[in-house]
Amino acid sequence: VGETGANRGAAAVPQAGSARWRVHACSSCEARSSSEWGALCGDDVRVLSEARIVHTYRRGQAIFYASSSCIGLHCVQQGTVAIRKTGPRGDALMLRLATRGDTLGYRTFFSGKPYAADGIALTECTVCFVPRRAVMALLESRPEVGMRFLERLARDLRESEDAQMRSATLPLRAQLVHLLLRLRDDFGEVHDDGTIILSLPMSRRDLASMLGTRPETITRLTKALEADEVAFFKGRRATIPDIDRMLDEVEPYSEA
Amino acid sequence: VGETGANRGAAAVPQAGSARWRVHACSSCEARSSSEWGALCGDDVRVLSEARIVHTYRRGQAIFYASSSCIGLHCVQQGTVAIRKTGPRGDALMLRLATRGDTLGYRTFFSGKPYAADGIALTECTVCFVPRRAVMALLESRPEVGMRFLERLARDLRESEDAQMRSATLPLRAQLVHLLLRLRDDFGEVHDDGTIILSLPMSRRDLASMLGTRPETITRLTKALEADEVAFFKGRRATIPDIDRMLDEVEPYSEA
DNA sequence: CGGGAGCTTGACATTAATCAAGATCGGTGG
DNA sequence: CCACCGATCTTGATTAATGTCAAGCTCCCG
Repeated sequence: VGETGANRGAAAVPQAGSARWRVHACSSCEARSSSEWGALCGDDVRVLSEARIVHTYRRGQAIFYASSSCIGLHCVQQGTVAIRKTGPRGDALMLRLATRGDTLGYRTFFSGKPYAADGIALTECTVCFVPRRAVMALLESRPEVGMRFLERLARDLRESEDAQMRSATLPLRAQLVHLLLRLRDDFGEVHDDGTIILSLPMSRRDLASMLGTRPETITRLTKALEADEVAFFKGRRATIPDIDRMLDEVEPYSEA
Repeated sequence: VGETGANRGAAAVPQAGSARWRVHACSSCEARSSSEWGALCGDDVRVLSEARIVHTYRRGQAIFYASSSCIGLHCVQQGTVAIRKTGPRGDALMLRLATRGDTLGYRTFFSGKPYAADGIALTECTVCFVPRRAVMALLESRPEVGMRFLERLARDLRESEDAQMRSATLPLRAQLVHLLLRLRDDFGEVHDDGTIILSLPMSRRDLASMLGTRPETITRLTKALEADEVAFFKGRRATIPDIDRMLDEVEPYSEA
């Protein structure tokens, strides 16, 4: 897990020379079109492409640290990044995951304050860094980009409030099922017979912290789900034989 | 508490004629300068002033309903508004309060989706409504307004994540103290001898729902705080004899 | 093959939810 | 002004859920 602890407190600013593999231009980046940068066209894409700095991170490396200053945006081109917030007493909460196509750090960027969370690569990652100056220039030349970010932030906020509601009203078991269902989009694989395999990118500890609980509780919940044949767990792999069983778990709490 | 239940499901669109009192123009509105509209000047303020519709709400009236569509922004000029989200099974969470100078509904506005929460007047309120068209026009002529909203959303998101962290790690007692300390800004009054009087704008039920707990628990916590002479409660009035006592309550959970 | 982090398991303690009365408050109408 | 009413709040007994602690296990990694 390596250099996670190194150069603590300073922003991890990727240098141009540190890109380890040649990657394609932004114009041909599939991750871009589905992101906030999808609003760009023609020349603007070239501007973006020339300004960005591609960087590769190994498992466990930090893309940015809490309390360091934010000097641009990151775009995840490949891999999975964990956004973790460390509490006063060392307890870390996993706030969310970022995967291919996600822009990273925009909350901090627009707030003008230092990062409030760490961004750690959970897998090998390819991430493009777009310096502040370039972001501002693009925002000015393409107001739609700003609108996209407004939409994005508004959506995030709604999701955050939904999560708040869930944690206030749902039993942990239902919350876990809900989380697994959400992870399905990014980490699920459907087999021919309909069973779903989830390859979870994170540890039990992270799983627990995403629900604001302890690893022991997660273990107990997974055992309970296995006992009820809702899902089966082996290491970081979850097998869901019947999606309807999962949906039934949360159904009592959705609508009416 | 009147017409709360009336015309459910339709956006509460204030009519121009429904303003009950003549109010000053936006140019002289103190609430504006501290809001996102503070970036406007000269002509733009006039545009805003002519487009907005002033409306007065009585205690308990809805300013907007969840699932109705968002056709503009609201600015609170006077009074307090509760933003409540109702869960699937009737349980309502109070998400936040809006007071003088707060813009209301911007999350929904930028998300392009229907409201996800209700906005209910807790006191008599004066609220200006700015139609979508005017907002968009101002966003276009004054990019800074967009930036201000980006900042605002980014800040909200950070606060929401802080809240998530608190609810995951702090004991309820500390969470309650923290909430009271935050309410101090808008609803506190400092006496000569240093004691602070909080005039809470909401019921115990709302207080409970802000922490994701039950009214009974709030009662027990307030009793415990009284027993420890940290704060005293009578109805919707809280008396804090010594602010340091309050700070001591949360201190063990802040930093190191 | 060894070491260590992460995971599992069980016993136990603690917290907060639930349920059910009773008390109090605030507004209303006599 | 007072009596009444419903809603809200309080209180206590009980139960359920989750946290805590400690020990042993497993799996991954070197």
